[in-house]
Amino acid sequence: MSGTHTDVPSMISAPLPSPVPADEHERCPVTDVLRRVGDKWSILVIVLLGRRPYRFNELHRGIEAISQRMLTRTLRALETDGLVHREVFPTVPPSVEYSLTPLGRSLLVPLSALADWAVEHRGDIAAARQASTSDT
Amino acid sequence: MSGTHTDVPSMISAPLPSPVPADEHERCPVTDVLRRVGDKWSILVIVLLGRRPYRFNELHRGIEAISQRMLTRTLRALETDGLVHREVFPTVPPSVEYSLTPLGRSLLVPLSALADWAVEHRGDIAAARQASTSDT
DNA sequence: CCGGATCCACTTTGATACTG
DNA sequence: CAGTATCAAAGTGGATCCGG
Repeated sequence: MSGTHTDVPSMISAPLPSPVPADEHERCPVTDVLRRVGDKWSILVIVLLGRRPYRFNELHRGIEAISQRMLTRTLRALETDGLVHREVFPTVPPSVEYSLTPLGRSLLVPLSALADWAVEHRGDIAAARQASTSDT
Repeated sequence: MSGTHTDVPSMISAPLPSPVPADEHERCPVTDVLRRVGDKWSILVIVLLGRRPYRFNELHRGIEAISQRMLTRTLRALETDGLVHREVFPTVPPSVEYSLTPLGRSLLVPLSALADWAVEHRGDIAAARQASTSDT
C-alpha cells in the first residue's frame, strides 16, 4: 500500500463543528459500531457465522471459552442490530440456526481492513508496549 | 453498491483451525485492537489528533463531555500502544502536546472504512433495533 | 437443545477535590 | 496547565442452577 501519508477519506476527517457535540458523542455511529463489535466475543461470532450458518451448541463448541450466557447475549445483541439472523426449527429437540444477514455480511468487509491492520501492526503495538514497560 | 456478496479478503476469512483456538481468543489481534479503540473516547481522540496536534486542555475543550481523568487515561493508553506521541514543553506553565504517531495515523485508514460502513448503515441498524422493539 | 435467571467478581467510567 | 487521588456507580463477563 502507499502507506504512511494516510489521506483519510470518509467523513471521519471532515471538519468537526468545533467542539465535539458533547450531547451526541454517544450517538457517533463509528463509536457506536466499534463498541458493539469491540466486545469480547462479537467478532469471533461474526467471523464464524461468516463462514456458514451455525447452530447454538455448534457455536458453543466452536468457541469453547465462551459461556452459554455470553453466547446468548452476544447473539441477541447482534440479532437486535440486524447483523445476525436467528431461525428456529420446531423440531422435537429444539434447534436454532444462526446466520449472518446481508448487513452483517457487509460488515465483514471493513472489519477485514481493520483485521489486516491489526495483523500487520501487532508487532509495532507489542513493541510499543514493551518500550513503555521498560522505560527509563 | 455491489454489496451483498462480500468477498472478504484478508485473514479474517481464512479457514479457522476448526474450533476457535480457545486459548488464544484473548490474543486475537483483531479483538485486541477493537477493544482498544472500541472504548468510549479513543476514536474521538484519534480523529481529533488526526487533524492536527492538540494540547491537553485544548483536547479537553474539544470533547467537553470527557472528564480529565478519562482523557488522561485514554491518552496514556494510546501512547502506550504507540499510537499517540506525547511531547512535554518545559515552559513556565507546563505545556504538553499530543499528536498521532505514524502508526496511529495508519490506523486512521481502516478506521475510515469502518466509519464509512457505520455511516452508511446506521439507518439499517436503527431500523433493526426499532423492528426488534416493536416485534410481534 | 436452547437459553433464561440469579449471584458474584472484575473492569470501566465518572464526579470531585487536590497538587507540581 | 496538566495532571493525580479517591470514591462511587455502572457495565461486562462468568458459574451455576433452572425451565421450556
